[in-house]
Amino acid sequence: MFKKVLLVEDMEDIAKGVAAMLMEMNIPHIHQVQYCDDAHLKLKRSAFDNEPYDLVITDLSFKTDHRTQTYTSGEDLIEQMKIEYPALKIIVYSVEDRLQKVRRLFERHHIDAYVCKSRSGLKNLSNAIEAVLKNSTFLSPEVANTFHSNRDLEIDDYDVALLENLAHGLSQEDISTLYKKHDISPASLSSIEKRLNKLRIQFNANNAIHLVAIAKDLGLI
Amino acid sequence: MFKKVLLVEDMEDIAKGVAAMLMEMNIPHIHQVQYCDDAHLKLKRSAFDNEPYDLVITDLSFKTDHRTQTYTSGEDLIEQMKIEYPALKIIVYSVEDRLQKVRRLFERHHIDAYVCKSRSGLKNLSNAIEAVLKNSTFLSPEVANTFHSNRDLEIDDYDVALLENLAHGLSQEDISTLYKKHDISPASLSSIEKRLNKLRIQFNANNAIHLVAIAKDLGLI
DNA sequence: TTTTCCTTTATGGGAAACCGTAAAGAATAT
DNA sequence: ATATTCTTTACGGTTTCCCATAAAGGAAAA
Repeated sequence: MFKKVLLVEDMEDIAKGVAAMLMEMNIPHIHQVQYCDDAHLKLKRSAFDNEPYDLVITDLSFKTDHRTQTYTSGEDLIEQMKIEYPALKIIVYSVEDRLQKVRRLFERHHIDAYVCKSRSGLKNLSNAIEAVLKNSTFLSPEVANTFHSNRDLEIDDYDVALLENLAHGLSQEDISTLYKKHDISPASLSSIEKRLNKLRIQFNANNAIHLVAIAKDLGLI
Repeated sequence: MFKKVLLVEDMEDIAKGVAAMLMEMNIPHIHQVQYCDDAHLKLKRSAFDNEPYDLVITDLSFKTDHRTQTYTSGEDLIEQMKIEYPALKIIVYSVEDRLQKVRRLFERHHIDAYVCKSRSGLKNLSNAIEAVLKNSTFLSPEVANTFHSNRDLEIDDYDVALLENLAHGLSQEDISTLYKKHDISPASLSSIEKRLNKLRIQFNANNAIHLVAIAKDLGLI
């Protein structure tokens, strides 16, 4: 289990709850701060003392008050932490459920887990800690569906129509012309190419022929 | 009428029915075997005794059992028979209704008749025997349509393999390289293009994608 | 408002497909 | 053997596809 954990959370009550859970998980050293800058300082100090943290659990948004902060958001802090301590595990615990944001945290900042504050938030957080301990990643079910599986991997009606048009013998330029006439967007040849490229990657297809063949095998068209 | 007929059929009940019909047609010598190898032996022996068979009626597929066979399929047997006894008449009596296969039997092995096992199979078989007796050929109505009609419009194994390779994502140049390596002819890019062009015309396809989609719809690949 | 991010469109270059024509080979007929 | 026909191969030109990059537009965030 983790030995030293830093909790970055400005809401007292939430912090208390999380801390209690961490204690139940037999984590010996649990520290808590309410400001990003404090977190940064604590990390710096502990690294200097050669007693580094091995896990940070942080919120994303912090209410601003009289104290001016260098790091005003959890994301800023995360970015800095990943630069200074690449090995440090980071779990984000936030109410934010915009998939775009969550995805960016994983892809750009390489966080280890994302847990939504919700009814079962603490339980998810516990699972997240277990996962991260095993060098795995964790994603709250509230946002899991649209991130790991679908979203970018989602095949929508536009995609299917595109594949069908291809299967019916239209060239990509034909399709572009057709879409412009029928005000279907996106209609440009470039966009159509881009979309087909995405589909090829998703289906591991070498070319458009292969792609259509796969789509037919899958019953997609 | 034929004097000496060999029936190669491993299903007892079917063999019985056919034999009964042959007797009704006043064929004096009717012999029956259940294995291709036995058929081969009987032919050899009767030729040696100068009492050759003048007609063989054979199935295509035989269930395998403990006895290992030199000729495992009707097609193997037919090929050998035609080499050793070119004058011997051969009627195939099988459930196989894949046009591809039937066509090959006529074109490659020059069988004299093909009868599908079906409701009216025995009746067709009777007609087939009459036809073959007059040095004509006979083809079961179930498969007659695609054969007699357009020889040039035929799709052969090469075509199907070509379409399959396309559907699996190979470029025409990939296929050319592959065929050269495996000594499959024709292998040149130009020939492959030409063949695909023929297929596009036959299937009214605008391009290769369309062609593969149609082939999939038809169950050709 | 300005900034930032994301989607759509535009552009250019190289690969592959498409198309016609012609030469070389192979098989058959004369 | 020569001629004829069919198949296979070769080659050049045009279109379409594939891929990277960048500009333009729109929506959301700061």
